[in-house]
Amino acid sequence: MIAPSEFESTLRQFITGIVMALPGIDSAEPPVVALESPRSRAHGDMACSSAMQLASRLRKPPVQIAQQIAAQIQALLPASALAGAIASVEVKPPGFINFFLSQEFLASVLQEVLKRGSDYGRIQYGQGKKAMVEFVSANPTGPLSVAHGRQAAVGDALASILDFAGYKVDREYYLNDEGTQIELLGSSLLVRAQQQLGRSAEIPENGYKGDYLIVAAKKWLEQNGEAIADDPDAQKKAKAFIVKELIEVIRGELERFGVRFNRWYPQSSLDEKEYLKETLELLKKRGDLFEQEGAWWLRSTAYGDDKDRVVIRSDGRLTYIAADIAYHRTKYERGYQRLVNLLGPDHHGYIVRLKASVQAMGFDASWLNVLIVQLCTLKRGSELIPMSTREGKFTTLTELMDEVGVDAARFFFLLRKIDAHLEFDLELAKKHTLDNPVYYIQYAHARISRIAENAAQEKISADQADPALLKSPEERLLLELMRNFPNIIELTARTLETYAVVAYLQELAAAFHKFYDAHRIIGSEPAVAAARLQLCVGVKTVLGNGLRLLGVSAPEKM
RNA sequence: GCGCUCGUAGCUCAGCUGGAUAGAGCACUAGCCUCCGAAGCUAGGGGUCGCGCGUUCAAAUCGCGCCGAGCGCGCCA
Repeated sequence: MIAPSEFESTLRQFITGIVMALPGIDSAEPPVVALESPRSRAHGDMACSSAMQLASRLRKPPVQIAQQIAAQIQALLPASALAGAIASVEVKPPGFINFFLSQEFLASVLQEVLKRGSDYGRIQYGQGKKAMVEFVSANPTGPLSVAHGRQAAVGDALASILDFAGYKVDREYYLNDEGTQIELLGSSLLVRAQQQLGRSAEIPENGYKGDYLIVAAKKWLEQNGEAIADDPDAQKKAKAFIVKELIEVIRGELERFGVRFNRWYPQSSLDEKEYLKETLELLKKRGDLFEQEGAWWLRSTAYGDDKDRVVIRSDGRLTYIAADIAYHRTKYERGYQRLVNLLGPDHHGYIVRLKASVQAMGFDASWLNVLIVQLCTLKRGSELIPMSTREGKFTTLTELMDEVGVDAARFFFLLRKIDAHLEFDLELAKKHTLDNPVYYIQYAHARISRIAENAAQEKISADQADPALLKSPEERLLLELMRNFPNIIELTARTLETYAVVAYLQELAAAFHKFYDAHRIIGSEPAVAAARLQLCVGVKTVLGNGLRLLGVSAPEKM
């Protein structure tokens, strides 16, 4: 019997061979054989639409072509590697060829799930290549917002999924610890400190007005003495203090959210060893950095940007792009072959620029995937909660975690396509009731745990079970869904769209609840009870694996 | 003005590289626990897939043009 993981590619090759041998097919233009999972199970477990695609080339009705192909499949199947895996083949108008998997093959899927356990679904797609997901990377100018939370949830899940798909993954946080915003932050703290000492001082325009700076100012004065406010280097010292302070705040928030980075990469370290300067020299040498009107520009228009971008200002100071270019050079030089960046929606113009700079340095820009994570709107019932970062009035990730918990927060952030606006309903996320989608999946997992407990008391063992007994539509559907899990991982690794995993888990949970309602484990005849228990254990394994990848807990009871 | 994202059921959204009667949850209606967790299951109503043209055997899906929503367009980051 063919291994479940080999099945689809083998079937595709098998059909391709048959199609190529059809009279009238030009081997110089090999047709691509399309396999799909039919929407309705009545159409089989797999379907092929090649006959319709070939209809105009062969000038024959699609059904006739499908029958021709199906006849060849029937003839060659017994001697092929797929023998035994496919139970039957049918042709249906307008020209589909539908395949029904055999009971034995589906049973072998369950064996595979149980054998591999927490590794079921792990695939070799990434071939061990180094991959990096850079995400959050928020300026350390305050607590993380809800928007950062969404990036954290998505980035962490993507990293886990890429790891599962066979990449060697690092999670990295690019730490913006210098530049205009950080200077502003430092002076804002200094002002707060002055105010603490009863002096009149005003937060600079565009400065940071959040209350957390008042708290930090008190701490700064307490730790260093009041004299530090009059130190000639007060501004510098204030800046260093607050950056360090806020990084720890952010690190703690992410830790609580269940996100750990392998590396925090400080922008300031790019200055060391003249790396930044050297990078700019490299660009000059390659001809994509040119001087005009006293400033140095990146010739990004050569790579599809609508205008060139200033890298070195006419006064000699560097723009943020300079540091970003150097930083991305390190990513390539550190040997990463798949780079994923998550950015907020205000950065989308930046994607072209970044890709241009990477190409200008001679790297392969296709290795770089920049994803825009859209904002999310919070609402409480029907009431929208407005958000504004600069004014210091915004809902923080911490407040969100306090209110709805980590599991619900992470799950809700993954619930939508990442480039679509997300409406986060706090009331819904808090509800421990049936309309909350988090609990639907977790409930299935917990329910199986209880069943397994009860079954053990009844002395039902899954060890010697015969999965061939799992013949009902509900049982078959569960087996077929389990078979598909590795495909979902591959799809997600390719498209970087986490929604597929969420949707898959919802589907698997739904299929389980239906099965549970239709069939009993305890109380059935012993052989059937054992087989069904084994099926339950398999479903629990896959649910657990999926939830783990999303960073959501899989509770034994709830 | 240019660019990006989006427009599918009353609401929130799926629909993967075009495919067989357009799906799910919520809300609404009616059922299912002397029985492994009812945080569950079953059934029902509800849609000109923003509009138009084009490509195709086949378009919610691809292309073009409108209409509408959101965001971005600094020698800021």
